[in-house]
Amino acid sequence: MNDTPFPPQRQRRATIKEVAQAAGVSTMTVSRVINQRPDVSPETRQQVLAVIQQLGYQPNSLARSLIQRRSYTLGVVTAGLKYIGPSRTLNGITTQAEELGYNVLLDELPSFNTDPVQPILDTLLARQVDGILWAVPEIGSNRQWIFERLPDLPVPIIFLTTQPQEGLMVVSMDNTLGGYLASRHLVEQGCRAIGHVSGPLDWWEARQRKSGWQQALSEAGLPISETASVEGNWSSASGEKAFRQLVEQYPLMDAVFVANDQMALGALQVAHQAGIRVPQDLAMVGFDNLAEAPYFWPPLSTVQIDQQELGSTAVRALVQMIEASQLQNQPLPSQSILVKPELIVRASSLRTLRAIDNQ
Amino acid sequence: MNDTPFPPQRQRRATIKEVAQAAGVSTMTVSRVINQRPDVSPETRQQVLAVIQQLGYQPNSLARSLIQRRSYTLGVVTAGLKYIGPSRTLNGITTQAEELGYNVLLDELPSFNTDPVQPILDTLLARQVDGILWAVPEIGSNRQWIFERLPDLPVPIIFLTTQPQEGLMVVSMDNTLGGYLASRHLVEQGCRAIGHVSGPLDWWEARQRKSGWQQALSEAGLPISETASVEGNWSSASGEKAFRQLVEQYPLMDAVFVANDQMALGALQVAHQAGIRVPQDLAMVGFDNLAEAPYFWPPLSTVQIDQQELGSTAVRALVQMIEASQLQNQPLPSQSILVKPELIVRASSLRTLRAIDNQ
DNA sequence: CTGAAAGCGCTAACAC
DNA sequence: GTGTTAGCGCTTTCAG
Repeated sequence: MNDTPFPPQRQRRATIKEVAQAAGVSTMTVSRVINQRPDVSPETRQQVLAVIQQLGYQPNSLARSLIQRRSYTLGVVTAGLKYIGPSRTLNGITTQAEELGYNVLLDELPSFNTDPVQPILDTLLARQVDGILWAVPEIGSNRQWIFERLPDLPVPIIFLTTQPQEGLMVVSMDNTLGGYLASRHLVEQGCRAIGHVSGPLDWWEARQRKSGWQQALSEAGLPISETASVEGNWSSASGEKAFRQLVEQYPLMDAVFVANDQMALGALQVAHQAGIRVPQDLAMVGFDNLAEAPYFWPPLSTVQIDQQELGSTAVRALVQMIEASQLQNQPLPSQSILVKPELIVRASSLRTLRAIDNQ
Repeated sequence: MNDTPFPPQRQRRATIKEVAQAAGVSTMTVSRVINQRPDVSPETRQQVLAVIQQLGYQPNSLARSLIQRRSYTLGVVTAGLKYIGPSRTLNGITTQAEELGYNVLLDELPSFNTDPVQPILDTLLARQVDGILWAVPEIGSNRQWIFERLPDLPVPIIFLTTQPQEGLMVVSMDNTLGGYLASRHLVEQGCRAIGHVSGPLDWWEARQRKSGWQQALSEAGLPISETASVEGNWSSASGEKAFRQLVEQYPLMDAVFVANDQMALGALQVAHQAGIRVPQDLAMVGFDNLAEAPYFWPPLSTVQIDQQELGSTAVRALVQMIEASQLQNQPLPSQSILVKPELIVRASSLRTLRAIDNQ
């Protein structure tokens, strides 16, 4: 027991009524002042502002939202925040939302595959969010609910990392392009037997990346054998296991496109242990451009995806939809946005033995 | 232009009044039903529930919070979500909040050092959050505002990653212990010249980790020279640079405690290039236990900190404070919680050449 | 330029 | 069990 009471005596929040009384005006006048309306005389305004200052008055957003039917709040649904990808996206979301004057009500699903989503949507809607940002990757059938629920949603909703489709507003990374860029680069390095460690194929993104790999091989006239790819689950452990299997079942392999950097790290470790020199014996390209990738050994070539940009783009689009729908105008047509990835070349894929780029 | 209008015609949200009319009862009865009060006849309840179902009625939380003076919302302030640490903590926060029936209003500071914080607090308070969770690490003077603002905060607040102090509710990791465990382990491995790559020393956590290192050396009777430590900024690039400098200014060094795994990764790369064998020539321990750490080369010994646990502990404590203060009871005394870290030993610090632990 | 009245959607407090 | 009245804190509408 200590004698300092904690928490300290709570201050009651002042109301607009109290401000009005203290300033000797009506609540309407105070309201005009806090809303920066022009139709208040300078003296009255000063007077009111002084009282507000003195009382530490802060308008109650709840009451405001209630009457204005506008909460300036975005409902953001995410999953897997313990991984760096989703959190980088969230970073872009919060930053952009803040800039546009919106608050973020965050909901993290317990798993990527959470079902049903009904209660989550309901909670968000009950809180009167102005729009919803669904930032959970498309996996298996976790988009099934959309066509059931979408028609009667009272607010705009936008989907991240989703197969673009009619009637849906989607912002996604062009994963196919990413897989293609990585694999074409390997072709250009003179590799002719290019394997693939894919992500879990119930993930839409994993399928896209794999299809980019297939495209690049086809284009180069290289055969795509069944044994040239193995499925992982994004983790380094799975990358280790998958790569080990790949080496075994595809002994001719002289390059590999690994669907994310974490799995590539696992693969690199197998290579070390097995005495496979990277890139001399085997060239490797990853995906994601983790902050750590330049410091892998050797530094890892990879595909850069700007997840923050993805998040902020989605927020901008959502806010546009919200504002359009508030104006009673014809709402925006559905329109998908595909963000382009970029190839980053480092030592792990350079067959021509040049000085290793450490940065 | 396509002819499917998007978004589809918005459904107006039904109100309690409409439900009441449709069910032929008063709004009060509907209110009783949705609040699961016992004093409604079974028939009436059924009747009302049917109408609710049919109309897809969802009570408006804003209106509810307004009258109940309770929003069941936690204001969470964070920073640096693009880094894995803060997002793992956030993961723990959202999960625990959900479980306890609270929503999360998220605010990410543009930088760790953002100042002033006044507007952020005001926004949260305007939205009538029931409590605030300040999940920004203590850096430089970014806690200065506390004693100015704390006394008149109308809701409980809890601080993460903060120097425990009288009058403040704090949940932190025991960083000193972590640094101590790492360094003592190196001593036990027979190392006698143990260097340190610290984090930026304006971070409280960095100072704590360094002081743990000092403690372990003192305890072992080893001298702590000025040249035995260099400051980094948490990034791999800074780790590379700092370690390079350390090797130069402290040539006798046979072990190093690096204040996080990312910097350790940079240091490992320098070691590779310089032909310093880890752990034979130099033992290394990191801090954080990144998911990637077991796949570094060699696998990195490190200090595990459970950041999710940190977040969920803070939420539990905050909700307790909220509930205590609602009961008009004597509020809880300030009381700090220190979460313990754990040493994880892998190949990078094992001088006795055993089989390398790849898992 | 300022204020009075009404009401956003809901529930506390009381009646019956 | 159920309804009535009042009001949470604010803004809309309209009057002056």
